[in-house]
Amino acid sequence: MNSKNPRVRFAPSPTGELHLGGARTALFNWLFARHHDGQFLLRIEDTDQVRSREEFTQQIFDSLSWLGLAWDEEPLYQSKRGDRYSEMINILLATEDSYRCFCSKEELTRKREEAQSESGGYMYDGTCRSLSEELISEKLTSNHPFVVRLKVPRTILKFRDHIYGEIQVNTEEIDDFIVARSDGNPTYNLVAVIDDHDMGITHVIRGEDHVSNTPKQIMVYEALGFPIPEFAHLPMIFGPDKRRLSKRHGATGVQEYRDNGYLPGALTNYLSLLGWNPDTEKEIFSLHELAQSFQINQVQKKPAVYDEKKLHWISGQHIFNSTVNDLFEGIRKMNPDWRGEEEDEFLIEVIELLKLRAKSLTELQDISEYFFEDPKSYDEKSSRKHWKDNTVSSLVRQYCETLNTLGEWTEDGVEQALRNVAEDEGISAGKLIHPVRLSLSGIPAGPSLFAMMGLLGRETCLRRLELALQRFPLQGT
RNA sequence: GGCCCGUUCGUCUAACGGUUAGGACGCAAGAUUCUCAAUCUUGUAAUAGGGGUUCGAUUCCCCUACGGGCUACCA
Repeated sequence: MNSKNPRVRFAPSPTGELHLGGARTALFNWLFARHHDGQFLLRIEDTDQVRSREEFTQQIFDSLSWLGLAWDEEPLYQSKRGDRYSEMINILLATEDSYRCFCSKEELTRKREEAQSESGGYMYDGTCRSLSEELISEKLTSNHPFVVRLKVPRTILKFRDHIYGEIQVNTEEIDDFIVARSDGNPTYNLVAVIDDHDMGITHVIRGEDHVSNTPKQIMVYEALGFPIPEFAHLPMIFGPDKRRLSKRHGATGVQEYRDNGYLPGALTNYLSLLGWNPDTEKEIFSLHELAQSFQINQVQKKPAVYDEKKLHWISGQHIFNSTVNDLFEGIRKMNPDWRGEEEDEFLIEVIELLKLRAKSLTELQDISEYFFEDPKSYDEKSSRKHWKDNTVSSLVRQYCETLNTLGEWTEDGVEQALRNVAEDEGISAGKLIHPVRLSLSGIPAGPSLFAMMGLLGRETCLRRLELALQRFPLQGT
């Protein structure tokens, strides 16, 4: 598609934190804007007085910023636009594209229930569609409450969706829906249109749950004489149970991912693959690369199931591709006090040794503990396997002695020393490597033993070996 | 109930109407290695069902089934 400088928007309601579905919608809008050199705008749909909370607005901003989805211009707040909406409602009334409906809520509810028990379906019957002038002014002077309904024209309405293709609806299936409530406030299908128009939105990219709203909104555009934007509806994101992703499915808030140590680039990478086909076998993309290759018509029609395992894998790839400095900064951003007593240089070397083994910033922190603290316990299985008896102890003791006499403490030096001991004793190096590793880290996993030792330094290594010697073998002599 | 949309390995996804239906995650096995991880190799596993159209359907059409969305004085 060769849209020139499109303007798109993300329009969340601040009734909760930014969740994965919203983040994906925001991301695709952002990618579309960036790809076509357009603008990505924000609109806060805060007209739901009951559920909207200001703190959520801030959280949404924070989440978007964290994801790297910067927006253009100042966000638009619907709560500040009441006058504009009233103006448009009056125009709609004046042009007779809409009308006042004096039917009471109770009356309508009754009719709906009746209809539903009989045929199952209900649409407003148009009772007030053509009331006489006299009746209307009579109701108005007596302050009879009313809503405003759009006069839905009878026609076959078609629109083109960039993802779903052509969609056709018979508007006879749509009743004269309400555009203004009895308190004068406009409803969603009206404000969305007014705002999108006023914001100069050229492409409305939103969730698939809005497909059925689209014909209604198109009728509003027409009634208002506004040009109709283009539409693209994104398929839903499901949980593993094939139901719309929600809190039930565990972590769904963007902030939870941040707090769990995922890199923003990993999340956007994963989210982009949820419903979009990059048209290459490549799977790991930076946000910038995504923007370059994003094509809205390569978006899938069917809903995608969220798969945490794949996200985790992608996260690991991003960690691996990150520079140690970025990872260090990332950890400090999460956790400003992280190992504050250590030299930055040392921390960075620790990260260097571990980044291949971690899938998130949190894991990176978790598996680095032994670089800073002597082991509090030793992996039991490994202890039994690699330090069965006193012969191991004597080997380790011998290694300690060699280390004591070692000149300069280097990775190569400690390795050579170990291999010499092993050779002298006629055993494989592994026989000694395992117990030494256990002594130093307490666990049977980790980077190259000698790299570890090089970084830990002579003093720490010898202290830990001594500690282990006092403790092992666990039983017998 | 009505309207709209969808359906390829467990999951994310490829395949001008002609492929041994491909890749990725996961899982399993092997290689490698001082362990773990990473990496590499191999394996596992899919066109929802039924009708058409066609020399030939994953691909086009219809029906059924299943799933989802909407059907508010929510957004």
